[in-house]
Amino acid sequence: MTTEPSRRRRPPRLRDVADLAGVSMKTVSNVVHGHPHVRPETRRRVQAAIDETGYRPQLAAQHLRTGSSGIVTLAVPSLTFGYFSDIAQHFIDRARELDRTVLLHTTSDGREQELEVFTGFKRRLGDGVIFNPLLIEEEIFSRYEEFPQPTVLIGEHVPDGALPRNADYVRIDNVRASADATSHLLATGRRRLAFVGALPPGPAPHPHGSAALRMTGFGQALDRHGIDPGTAPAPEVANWHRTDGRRAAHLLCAEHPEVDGIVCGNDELALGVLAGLRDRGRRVPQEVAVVGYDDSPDAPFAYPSLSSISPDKTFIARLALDMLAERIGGYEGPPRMVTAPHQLIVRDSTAAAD
Amino acid sequence: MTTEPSRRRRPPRLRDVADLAGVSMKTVSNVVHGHPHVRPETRRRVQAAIDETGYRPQLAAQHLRTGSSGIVTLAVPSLTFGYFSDIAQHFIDRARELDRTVLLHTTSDGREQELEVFTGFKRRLGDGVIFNPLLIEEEIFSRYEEFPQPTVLIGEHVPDGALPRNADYVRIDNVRASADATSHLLATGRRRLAFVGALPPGPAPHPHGSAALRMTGFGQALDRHGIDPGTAPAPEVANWHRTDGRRAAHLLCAEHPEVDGIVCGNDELALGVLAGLRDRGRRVPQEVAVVGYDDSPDAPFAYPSLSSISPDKTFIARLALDMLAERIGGYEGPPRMVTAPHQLIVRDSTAAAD
DNA sequence: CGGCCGGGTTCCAACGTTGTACTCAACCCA
DNA sequence: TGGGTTGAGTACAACGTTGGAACCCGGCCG
Repeated sequence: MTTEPSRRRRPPRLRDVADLAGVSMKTVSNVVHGHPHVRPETRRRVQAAIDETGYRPQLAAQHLRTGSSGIVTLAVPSLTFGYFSDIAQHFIDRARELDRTVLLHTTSDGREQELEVFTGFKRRLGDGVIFNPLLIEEEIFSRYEEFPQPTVLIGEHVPDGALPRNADYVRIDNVRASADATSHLLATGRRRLAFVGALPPGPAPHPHGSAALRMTGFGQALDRHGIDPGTAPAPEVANWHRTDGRRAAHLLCAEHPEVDGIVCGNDELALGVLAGLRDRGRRVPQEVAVVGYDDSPDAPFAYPSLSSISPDKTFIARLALDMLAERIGGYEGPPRMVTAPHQLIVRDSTAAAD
Repeated sequence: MTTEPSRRRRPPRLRDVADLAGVSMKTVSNVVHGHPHVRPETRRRVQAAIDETGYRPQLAAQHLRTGSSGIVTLAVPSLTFGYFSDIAQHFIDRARELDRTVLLHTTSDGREQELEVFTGFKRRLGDGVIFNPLLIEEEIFSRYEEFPQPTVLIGEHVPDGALPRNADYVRIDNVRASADATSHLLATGRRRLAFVGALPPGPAPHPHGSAALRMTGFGQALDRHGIDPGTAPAPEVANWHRTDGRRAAHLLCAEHPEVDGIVCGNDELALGVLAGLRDRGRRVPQEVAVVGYDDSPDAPFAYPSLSSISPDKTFIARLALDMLAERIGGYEGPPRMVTAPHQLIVRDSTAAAD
């Protein structure tokens, strides 16, 4: 509103506004916060002074005084995965509705970064945290019965022990979802299935805990149809990016040309697989069907459009943030565990072979 | 490191650590900050006390005392665009290297949100801001000669007036880049070009200021080749998402079947256009060539792989953040304006027609 | 007409941290 | 031996805000 840029070096404080309006600091504070017991006339005068000085409260001081900042930390592995950037946007939107601000971190660099997020960093900041522990889940469950800050975990296991008293858990049933995807391929008549997404075993667990679970689901579904999971090819991939999928597809074409259906660990891999099959002249879905996981925004625009497991991102973001907000707001009840719904979106890549 | 969860309601303060170690608060502070003049023995004792209590400094207090928080605000239109989530990740990475934290905002909801980011929100927070004003650029340039906080703008115009004294500008030469893309199509022999990305005129300017500029570049290139830009079809799109591109492609096929090259406002549109052409049985690149803009991570995996203008995101993120860090660190020099480099990545979608 | 009530406001302290000024001891060279 | 320097540590105030106690004043009831 002010047209004249402040010439002062330091931004205006409550004090400055108070002096200008001829009232006490507290009265200004009351006006700022819409406290009811202020005479209209006073309110008007104070508001004018606020406008004139361009005053805005300083969060640091409020935070120090009141003990809460309105900031929530969100940590995802990496925004370069469409799934995570998508879900991050959902979180940001919901946070705005709740009048909170999102501090975004990415943890793809591993254990250290996860621990950092979990413990609240070198510095204490933000009122709580939402994140998906990929590497440190075991560790933190066994170590704490109360987490260092209000926490909502997004995870894939049913945790073994009890949840810490100040945490909630949004669970995504990877095993079941992946089995659904696999059953779908079986239902369309494919029998020689492969799984793309297995990770090389290593001393350090890999940043994609989902890999094992999704593969388990794949195996379970085969089992249920009387197929020995041990016979299904599952080429190892170094990571879960498109390139890895493409490479895996090339490999499958060379070593297992009989494969007629591919279940992928995520959509990125699946898109890479589609490209790889194209490179080798294999037709999808006529010769090979492909199903992904995440329902990333690319899926409907792939060629052919990609069938995929679609976790309900809006649900996840909304629920996680709401539960965290309740914790921050003082909710002291028992830890909650909710399983997020998912559905299989069928598109062209798994149409019945003709 | 501590195995026993803190039972105290309030987190440990400097004071608690100091008492436990039998030194003054300031000495603890010195240890925390690696101040040199502390006896090794004392340092050890203090460190032990820190470990035992699980102390972490509280950012709010540090911020209040020192006037800086180590947080920078980054605002992008929306993470659902691959380009922006990609660039956001670059920012986050660079910020970590500089030991800063990113507060992420999205401004796709328009003017209000942009103003909010620009002025520093309802609350003053963060040491500075990086963002791309789409709607309010004019407004803020005419209004301020000094911005309310250290600011780095990412933009597309050469601003008319002088830059405010405490801002820097990273410029992306949309006109030139778009002309490059267009010239490329012309060089491969296409003559009946169309532009997909024009926005409906409206009283309120639209969230994609780039639209006009990229279209201008398109026109300039045509002009240089002796083609009247007025004759080139440019169907309007409601937004810059894939769906809009698909719809535009359908329209072009129906009304301008002679078109043999399409320049798109961004990759999302281009991917939609590829899908739309596929829907109508038009072959790319044999019958129609398509070029995008942004070099989103999808481009190389599209079918056919998509040629695209690739702005140097690493350069942009690094430079913008470094300049902001300098400003925050006290740099008082004149405003700087840097043009970010771009290149055209040629892939299958613009291979010469055979 | 005095005491009470409560709306409107002021005053004060405290949140946790760090910069400045200060103290005290040990050490060094003239 | 003494003045000055350096190293190690302490005490205190201040950053901007808000909750609570205290205060003032006009109106109402007894």
